[in-house]
Amino acid sequence: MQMSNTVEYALRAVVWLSDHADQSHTSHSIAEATRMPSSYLSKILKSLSHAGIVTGQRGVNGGYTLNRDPNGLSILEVVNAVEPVQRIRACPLGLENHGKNLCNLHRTLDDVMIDIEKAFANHTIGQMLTKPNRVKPLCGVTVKGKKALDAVAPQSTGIRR
Amino acid sequence: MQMSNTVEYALRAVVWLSDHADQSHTSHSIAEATRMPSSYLSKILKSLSHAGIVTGQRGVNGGYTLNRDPNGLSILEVVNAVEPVQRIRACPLGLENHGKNLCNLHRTLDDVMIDIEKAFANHTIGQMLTKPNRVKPLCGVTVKGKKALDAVAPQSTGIRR
DNA sequence: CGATTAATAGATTTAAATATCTTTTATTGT
DNA sequence: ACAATAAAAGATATTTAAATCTATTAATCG
Repeated sequence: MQMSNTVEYALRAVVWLSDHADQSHTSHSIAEATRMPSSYLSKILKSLSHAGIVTGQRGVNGGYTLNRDPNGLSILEVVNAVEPVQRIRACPLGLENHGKNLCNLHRTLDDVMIDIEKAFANHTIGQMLTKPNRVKPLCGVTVKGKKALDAVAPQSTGIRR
Repeated sequence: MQMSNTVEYALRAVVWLSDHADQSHTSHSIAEATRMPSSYLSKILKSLSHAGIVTGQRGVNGGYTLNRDPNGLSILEVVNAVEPVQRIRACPLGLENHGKNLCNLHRTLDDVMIDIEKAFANHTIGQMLTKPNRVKPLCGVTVKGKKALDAVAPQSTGIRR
């Protein structure tokens, strides 16, 4: 059980956009800054755009900008935009013999899913942004030497295994 | 974000074994009873066996039996046996510039993983077993007409949103 | 307008998870 | 001892998710 790549990428992008909200950023520049596959990111940004979390502007000087107040934007919303939390609403075995009531097992598993939803809902993007006395999100990452942040260890994006 | 197939299967198998603990069951019979691919189940049972949750006995009259008290066996233990909950312990970007401290984003995501662990840990297999006034787990499922189950107490705790 | 930029859409490829199959080893009953 | 049973181990195949690529549309600037 692990956080999917897609969710990780989506959150990195949203956090980056939130922390650099002064201007719009192309999917390519976001990908470079946050060290993730550019073309996959553009797919993710599409989903985020559909969900109204970011807005994409085409053409020269275009790019993506955050379309929400980070303080009112929960992680859950980002997760649901790219990979919705699946509640268990009907018996996976397809047994119909007790109508809409789930059996103990699946009722319990759905309760776990509710807890997972809550866990995601409990945090906002705003809480993760750069603040004094906190470790900066995605810190060390720079776009084309714009900001010379702390000497980055070159690295393998290697999330997953 | 959804419960993986593997986890679902593992839990079905453990619940079934707990609810039919009077004898051992072959992986094939468990698969038939709980409606899942038999050969994949045998792989899952191997993992559960390694984790000490079930014990496998070879040969005639062999099969699998539960090796634990269902009331002391959490869902988390079953999940961890087949697909461990992955905590985030180092920066996925591989940035080393702030040592072992995760940035706000990954610190938060790890907090979510901790909550997910807790959600799984909060339930035991025992709680899901057949009991009066509760919907029987995997009910309706029969092995070769051995038991004509169902006629289950319809409940409807009316909860859930 | 025409050239350039960059998002949007969706087809294709690659990699990982899921599922199946084959072989080997342990156990039991006759 | 031998035949039958069933787990254990692991190789192979299939399916799904992850990642990449190609084309199209919208916007901006000279």
